[in-house]
Amino acid sequence: MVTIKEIANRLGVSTTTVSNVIHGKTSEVSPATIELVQKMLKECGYVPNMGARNLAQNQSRIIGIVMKERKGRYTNLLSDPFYGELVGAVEKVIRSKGYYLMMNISDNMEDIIAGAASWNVDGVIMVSLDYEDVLELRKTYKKPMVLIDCCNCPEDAEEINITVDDRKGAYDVTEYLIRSGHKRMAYFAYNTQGISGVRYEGCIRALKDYGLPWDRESFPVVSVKELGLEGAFESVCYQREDFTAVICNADYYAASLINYMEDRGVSIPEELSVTGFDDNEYARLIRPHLTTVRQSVTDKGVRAVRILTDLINGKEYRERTILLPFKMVVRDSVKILR
Amino acid sequence: MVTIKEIANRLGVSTTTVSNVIHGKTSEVSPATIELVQKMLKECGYVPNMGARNLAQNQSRIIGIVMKERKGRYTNLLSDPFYGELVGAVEKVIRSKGYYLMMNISDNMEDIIAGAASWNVDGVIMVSLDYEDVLELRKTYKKPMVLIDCCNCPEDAEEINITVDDRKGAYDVTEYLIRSGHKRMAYFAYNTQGISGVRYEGCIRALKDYGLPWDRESFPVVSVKELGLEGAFESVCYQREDFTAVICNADYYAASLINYMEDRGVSIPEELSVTGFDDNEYARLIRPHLTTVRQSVTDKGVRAVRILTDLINGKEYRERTILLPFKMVVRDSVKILR
DNA sequence: TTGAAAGCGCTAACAT
DNA sequence: ATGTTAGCGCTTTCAA
Repeated sequence: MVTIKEIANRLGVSTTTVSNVIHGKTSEVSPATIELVQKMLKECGYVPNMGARNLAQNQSRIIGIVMKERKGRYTNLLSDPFYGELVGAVEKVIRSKGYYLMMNISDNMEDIIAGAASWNVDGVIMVSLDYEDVLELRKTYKKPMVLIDCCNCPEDAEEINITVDDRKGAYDVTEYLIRSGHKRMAYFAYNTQGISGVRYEGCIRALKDYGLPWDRESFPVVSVKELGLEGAFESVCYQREDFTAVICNADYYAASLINYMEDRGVSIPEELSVTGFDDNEYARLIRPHLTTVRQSVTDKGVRAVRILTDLINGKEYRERTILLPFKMVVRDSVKILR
Repeated sequence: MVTIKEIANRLGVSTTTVSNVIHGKTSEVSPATIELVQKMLKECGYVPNMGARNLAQNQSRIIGIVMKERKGRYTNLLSDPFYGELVGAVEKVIRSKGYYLMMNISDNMEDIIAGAASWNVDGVIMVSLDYEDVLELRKTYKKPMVLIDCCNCPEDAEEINITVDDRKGAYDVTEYLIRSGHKRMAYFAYNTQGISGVRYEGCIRALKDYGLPWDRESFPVVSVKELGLEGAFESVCYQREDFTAVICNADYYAASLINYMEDRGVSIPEELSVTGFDDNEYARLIRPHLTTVRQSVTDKGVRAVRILTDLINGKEYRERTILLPFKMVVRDSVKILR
């Protein structure tokens, strides 16, 4: 690995000159030398040593993306199409802006904090974290942060939060179900915290608005965290007489549930209606095709990076919450009862 | 961010001493000072500055994973469950070994090479790249590299290649189909290069062994690269009379194809048999459930990281190719013709 | 057992 | 327009 010093020596110029050429400070150096230096740079295949550059400039060109591992759904967060798509989208934009991605998937905040500090990361994207975790990082980390789907982010938070109006999305699905004649439903989710909780509230609100009962008895929650995935499916199967529709918190759950029921001879949507959330590949592949709420995961990622790099470059943003649009997609997994 | 120097100053000791304590060189410093320093370290929340450490030690604790974007299948590589699962698994092991992951998804080798050099990455994992690309990186990058699914990696290559016996896997599926009474099949893949090509060969060999015709006419290739995904599906639909089974190069293709056909009233497997590759979530969700070839993507990732870190620590490996097991999984997407 | 000091590659303030 | 130099935070050799 050739260094600036070497280049300078070979040419009999100073390191400053070489550095200036590298950084395109054309006003500082004569056209002739620029030419010369550039040629030598290319010839020697010079690449900057990021460690050294960062040390000198006190910035790293690294953007961190942190995700908190949740047990029980997947063994591996990135197998979840949501996170896979998100990270892929983020990586692409980060690269195109000349930054590098450092990924941190962990359930250990200390790890995450140490990582951000150690690498002197220029900015951080936090995905689906509780605001308490954000605050914990904030104690030591002072550079720009953008949140994605932070469900309990206060209005006056310092960080910008990018999300969709999940409450409204859930409201709309529930409303659609009610208008289709369903009166008794169940809510299927990992738990009722975070985003799942927000959506749960949306469902409840719709039930209330339409004068339907909404207590835990009448609108039961099937929790994957409590029962495990298999257990949750069983539970739905078992209580099946109690409701006519299941609102699932993710397409993956919905598709798996449909699969499970069909395998046991329960036909969907004739005997049970099912809805999802996200509108990813699963929604289109499952049969019957899934009625669900579409959100653009890629958009979330792209927006997050754009805003973050803007912030890094000193731009100011007024709005604290960016609400991306969602759209109900009606397919074939809901039976029209009237 | 507190530095070693500061810690040293506060305690009235030298930076050497602090550094020694940090690195656990207990033989170099008295128990009393160790105690003292450790307390102060904790109190100040010291974290090392990686940039500086790397500069001083000429190593980075970063492991790079490089993947080459292929157009046409997904807009975003990580939406592919294969890559998602792989990266997730790799990240987890890397972290557990005290390294950091830097991801590079690009179709531009120059980018990739510059990245590895700039960050002075300690080791690189290359996923599904042609060996020519590996060699190109090798020209400038001299540290350990491990390959995953490098399909044209020579026996005597310097790098270790981790893969499954794809030729055999494809052979087995084809054989299964033949034994189930199928005589005319088609091959559905992105193209016939790389892994897809190897599998194609496996199919051909089985056809030959069983005395069936194997030319392009008798065993047509449906190429997603040429026709696009939709076009490829259409093409299968259109030529449907010419074969009784389609061997797909990925579960995603198989599941999507089944979906497409069923949507058009072609019932699977009665009117057309379909097989996949990978055995991921899609295989279990699609109806009929997919007969496919299982491989453990997570294993691939885990092995790659283990070997790479061993290599980084100077361990030697004899074998150049690690062949992971695969397993045919028979489900319901193939019709038994006799 | 402890410390002083050089140096890793680069940048930037300050001469010239 | 070009060069000198200090310093970023850390490791490591060598001396005390």
